Amino acid sequence: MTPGRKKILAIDDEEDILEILQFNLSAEGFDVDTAISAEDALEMNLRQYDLFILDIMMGKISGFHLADRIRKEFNIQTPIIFLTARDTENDRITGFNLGADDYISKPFSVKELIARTRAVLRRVSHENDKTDTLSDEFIVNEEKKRVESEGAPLDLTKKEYEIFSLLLSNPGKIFPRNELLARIWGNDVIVTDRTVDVTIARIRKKMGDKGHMLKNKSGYGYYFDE
Amino acid sequence: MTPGRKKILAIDDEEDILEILQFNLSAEGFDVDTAISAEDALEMNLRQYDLFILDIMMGKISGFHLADRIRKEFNIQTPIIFLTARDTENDRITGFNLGADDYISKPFSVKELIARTRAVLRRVSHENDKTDTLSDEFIVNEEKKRVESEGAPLDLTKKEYEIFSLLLSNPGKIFPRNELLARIWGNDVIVTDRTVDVTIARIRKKMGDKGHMLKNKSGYGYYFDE
DNA sequence: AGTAACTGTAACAGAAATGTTACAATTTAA
DNA sequence: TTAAATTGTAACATTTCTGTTACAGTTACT
Repeated sequence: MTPGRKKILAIDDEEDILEILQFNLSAEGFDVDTAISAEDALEMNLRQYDLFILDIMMGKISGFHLADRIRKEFNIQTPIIFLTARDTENDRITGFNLGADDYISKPFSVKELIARTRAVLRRVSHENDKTDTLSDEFIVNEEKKRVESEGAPLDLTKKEYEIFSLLLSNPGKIFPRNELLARIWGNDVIVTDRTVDVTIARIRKKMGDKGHMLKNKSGYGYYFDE
Repeated sequence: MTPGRKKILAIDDEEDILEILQFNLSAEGFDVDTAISAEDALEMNLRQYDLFILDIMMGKISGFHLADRIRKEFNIQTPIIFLTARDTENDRITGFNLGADDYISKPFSVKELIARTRAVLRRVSHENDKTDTLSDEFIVNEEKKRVESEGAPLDLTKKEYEIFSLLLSNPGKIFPRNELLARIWGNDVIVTDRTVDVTIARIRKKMGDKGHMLKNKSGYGYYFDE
């Protein structure tokens, strides 16, 4: 288990495919999580992964559509390998437009799977060193749940970290208080809106002279702005 | 790996296959136990074996799934040979070759069975002799299940050792309590989260003035930090 | 400008998480 | 079978985190 152990999320609605992926890639030293549907995947903390392996044909939300949301909505540029039974020209083109990094046709050989996985990760590993650099000013390390600014840790608490990394992942996007409450605190917890304000204030304080980068849009909510 | 006679656990829901395995491998000088289901196998002391032979297709819990649990939940890295039925074998599995593991297709020849068994055990036994130096401060000897610090043994108990070596192998990575419980204690054991805290405290104590290197991230879990 | 709504933050109170100890229960070794 | 070692848990101490309030400052709007 070297420091560079890669995390992979496999998403497929076929249980047996997930098992094969998980078992074989784990054996190769990858850290593999699975999701049985696009909906499930969207509930997970997607930012932690180094690679998605994604079946194109799934129930309600197709693999293409999910890839689109991951890239556009969450602004996550993690590489994606598509699993596909259809081997048509159209699919390949659509996939590459979405930034697919590779295709594997089912049924696939385990050897091929591992080879392509390694290839994709090797390709991107030079660009991204496991710490997500989401802004010029801040480095978010999901594994360590840490944020660094100019080499110094920000030392955020759990709630603070979760708000900060969410806002930072969506620069410019305004999050209303009730959305932050729902996503960070959870829907069943009953706390005042003001709690958000205070938490934001605490983050700003720890950000020092960069505190102004967490902005408020009066009447709407908070957002990160570089 | 224990010296001398090798212990093998064969797991299959077909009685006659178990008989064939037991008879032939015993004749070759191996010490063979059997389990008629994954559930039965999970009740056994899995750590004592040098090799598992495991049918992929079994009742409730598939071979893949069982293998996964053995590896992840029990944190046992003992090699596994899979049995697969010839007619379900396809491209997915062709070319499968991962470290110490192997495949044998049913129906198999006794000659092939013995050859692969010997091969796997030989391969693994060469990976001996590894005192892993994982940090500047600590030397972990996986074979002896010992940790040394400045020449002096830390004298960790089993649980303590397993937590310590896991954290040390993943410096900086935060392990939530429930993940530690799953990986060290196993998923079916019901113990409090606080058990982890106490075990950590005991390790820290034995680490003396280096105890602070086992850190806690409030709300998340524990990690090793140099 | 005036005023009502909105936001920022300090200060306090309370809750939650973590560290530590003591002791009981269980396992292991002799 | 004993005794020793290991493990689990309750209880308490301590630290850290969170929520609310109060009030000052800001913004939006007429």
